[in-house]
Amino acid sequence: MSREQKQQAISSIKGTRDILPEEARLWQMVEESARKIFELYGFRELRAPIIEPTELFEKGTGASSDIVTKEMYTFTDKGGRSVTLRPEYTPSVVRAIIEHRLDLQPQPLRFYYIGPMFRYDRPQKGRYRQFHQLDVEVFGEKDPAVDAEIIEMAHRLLQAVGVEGVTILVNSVGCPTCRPAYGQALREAAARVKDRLCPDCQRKVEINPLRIFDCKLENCQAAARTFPLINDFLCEDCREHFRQFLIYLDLYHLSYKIEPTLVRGLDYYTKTTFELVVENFGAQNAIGGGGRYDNMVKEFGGPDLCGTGLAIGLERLLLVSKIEAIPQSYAYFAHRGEQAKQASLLAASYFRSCGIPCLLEFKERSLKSHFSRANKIAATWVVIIGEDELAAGEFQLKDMLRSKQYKGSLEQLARIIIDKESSRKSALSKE
RNA sequence: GUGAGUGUAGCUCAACGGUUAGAGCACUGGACUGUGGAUCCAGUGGUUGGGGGUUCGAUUCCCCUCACUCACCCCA
Repeated sequence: MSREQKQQAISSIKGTRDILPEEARLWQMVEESARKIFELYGFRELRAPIIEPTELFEKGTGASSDIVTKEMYTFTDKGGRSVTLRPEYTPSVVRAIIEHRLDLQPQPLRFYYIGPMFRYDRPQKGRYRQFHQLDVEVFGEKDPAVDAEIIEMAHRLLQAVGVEGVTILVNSVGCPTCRPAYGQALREAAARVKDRLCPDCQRKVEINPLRIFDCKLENCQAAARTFPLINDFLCEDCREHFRQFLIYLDLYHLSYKIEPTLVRGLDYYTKTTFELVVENFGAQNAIGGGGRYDNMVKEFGGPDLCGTGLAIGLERLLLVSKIEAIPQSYAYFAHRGEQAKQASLLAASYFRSCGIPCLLEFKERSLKSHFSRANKIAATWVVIIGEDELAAGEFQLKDMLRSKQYKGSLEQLARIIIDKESSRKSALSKE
């Protein structure tokens, strides 16, 4: 590229990136197994718009949350409305339920979605401004068994894409009945030791004392050990819900860690919260998380419908997954001369109608150069159409992986490809 | 938003402040005109992220800026 070209070149916006074909193949594979698994659990896809009224997130995600106060892509559209690129998905589903009276359908309701979210963060490993989430939500199911089932489903997905070393962190954050008392007690305890805390944590005393638990400094940790824990403040209802939730996790033989300080940054959670974290993954080690939000639908003016859900970060999932792309199998056409080129067009058309992927290139090449090209682009089959073949009315087919060559009509060659491919596929799935 | 590190060819990396900034891989072509992966040869590709300064001279030193990376923060 010349200097002028370089200066004129437009590059992608900070925190966004192109997913090129090689990587997109992996995305397709993960998305496919996610869809399959979600549908195994009775979830159906619900696609909501990427752009929503700003107030949806101010009310839903929470006006005091970091996401809303400093991370949203918000702007005014030509009609003077304040609109926002969604930073998360749950409020959109809640809006859709109320808007379309989905609560009048037989409950519980199970929805899933895969798509981009937007948060104006400083980009980092596993953190982008446009990132993608797998999201599932259940409405109208109070039973803590469903909280456990969602985690079991997430676990299944992680296994399917080869993620290892995942820890399940769980907690209960209580409900509007019991949480205020805990917040009060925590704030008082923090205030008592305020002068022993680092400047950072001194600020947290007022804003969010729970965050003091996360400080790495020894002094702050020592102080935090004297703080009360939420478990001792849960009301009867929340305590029982949490107890049963753990029983169901045990039933699935899922090992988990109770993390009394796990709060999560969204304001709407009640009772169950959980997070999936991976080892050796730096600061962005949470690949998924979620919990219960029993009051959100009601707070939006909808029916009294409880909810519980899960979100998994696709970028982070891919960073830790061990899946490998299965190379696409396809036929390449080695043609010589105009007549052969035309015959190739027809042959490829016929192969495609048989369901065989074909790659046709039109440049005139020597046969050797055709093979060299086929090898470079990893074609699995080469169909040879030259003068001899045209004269004989019989074509040649080379299996590039096994270096075996066949001769016959197009129908015969298509049959050979279909047979060999199906035996190759069944061999792969047996592994 | 705060702090630190790194920016040289498409990729991975060289070049003491001093000739025309090099190599491997990749790409294109040839040796090789009907059978791929190898080898050999040649070619394309840079104004060293951008701007300013110091200097006879800057890829190298200084400042600003942008991008990337990592950490804080927050979260997926």
